[in-house]
Amino acid sequence: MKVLSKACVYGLRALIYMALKKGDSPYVSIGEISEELDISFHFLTKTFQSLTEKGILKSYRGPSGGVAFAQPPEAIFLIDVVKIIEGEGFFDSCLLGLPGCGEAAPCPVHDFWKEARGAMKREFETTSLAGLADKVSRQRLRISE
Amino acid sequence: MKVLSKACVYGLRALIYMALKKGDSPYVSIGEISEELDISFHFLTKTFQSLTEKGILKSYRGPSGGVAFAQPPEAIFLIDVVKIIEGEGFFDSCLLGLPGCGEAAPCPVHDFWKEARGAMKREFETTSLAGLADKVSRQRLRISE
DNA sequence: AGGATTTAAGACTATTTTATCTTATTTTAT
DNA sequence: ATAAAATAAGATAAAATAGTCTTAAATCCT
Repeated sequence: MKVLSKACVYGLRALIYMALKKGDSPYVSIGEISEELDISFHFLTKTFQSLTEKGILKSYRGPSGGVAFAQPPEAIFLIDVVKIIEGEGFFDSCLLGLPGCGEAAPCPVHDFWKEARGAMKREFETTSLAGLADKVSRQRLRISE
Repeated sequence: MKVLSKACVYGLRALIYMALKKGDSPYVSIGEISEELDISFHFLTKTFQSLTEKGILKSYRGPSGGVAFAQPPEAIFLIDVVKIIEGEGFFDSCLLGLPGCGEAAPCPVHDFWKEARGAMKREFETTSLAGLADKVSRQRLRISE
């Protein structure tokens, strides 16, 4: 069951890495992240560009440049990132792929799926990057293979 | 959010169609199903082949042949179909795509995702084709676009 | 000023998924 | 027997996703 695209998974891992890294400079180079997490540099760059456009990150070129959070990671929730990378309609899908599935013209599993994806949405709305980073450092979790 | 592949979605829609159709002969031709539900004939044929191999369906060639349930639709649950079409490990995925994610080496969202996919699995385990077909006919739901 | 470093942007390639097409094989009815 | 109806199987094509490469632009440092 593949729910999130590679771009999204890589983006989230990278953001957690950034949130985890409390250095003197807020800027972290994409090169460092891609090396540490073993993610294609150019692929990650492309993903980060959209996050920069949408105001999640800010970027700075040149030596010792990189990307940094444009908002504190406490205020960035998974849903913000997912919506940017996967698209706005991410939580409106029909499990059976019927276009326009909804209360008016539901599919046979609409009721269940509405609840299931709703739970997922709520979780994404309440989980911040800072919260995840905190969990990772406390419990020594991994964010790469 | 695309959870199920086209092959799986088409397969499920087609099976519901079959469960819905209480004709004199248990055999329904794939040609009819593909036409009624607007699904590529050959694509559906390929999907049905694996369901036949795994004992969900039985097939009969020749004029007035087709496919029929090898077990009563009351005894066929969504999970049976999904596991055949999507693969055995469908409910073991990691949301962040980390290989070997589990209790021993969990990812940061493992706890949540374990619960979410568990709920989905339970729903699939308890929903039969007959149950869905019944719901469709009672509530006049649609199974095609 | 000039070279090194880093993101930005877009073209290009590869892989996977989805869909179609073609040909064979099996079965039934006449 | 023969024709018709259906599945079986594999080659091929199209589309979506994932990943790579190249060039440009910005910034810093000496």
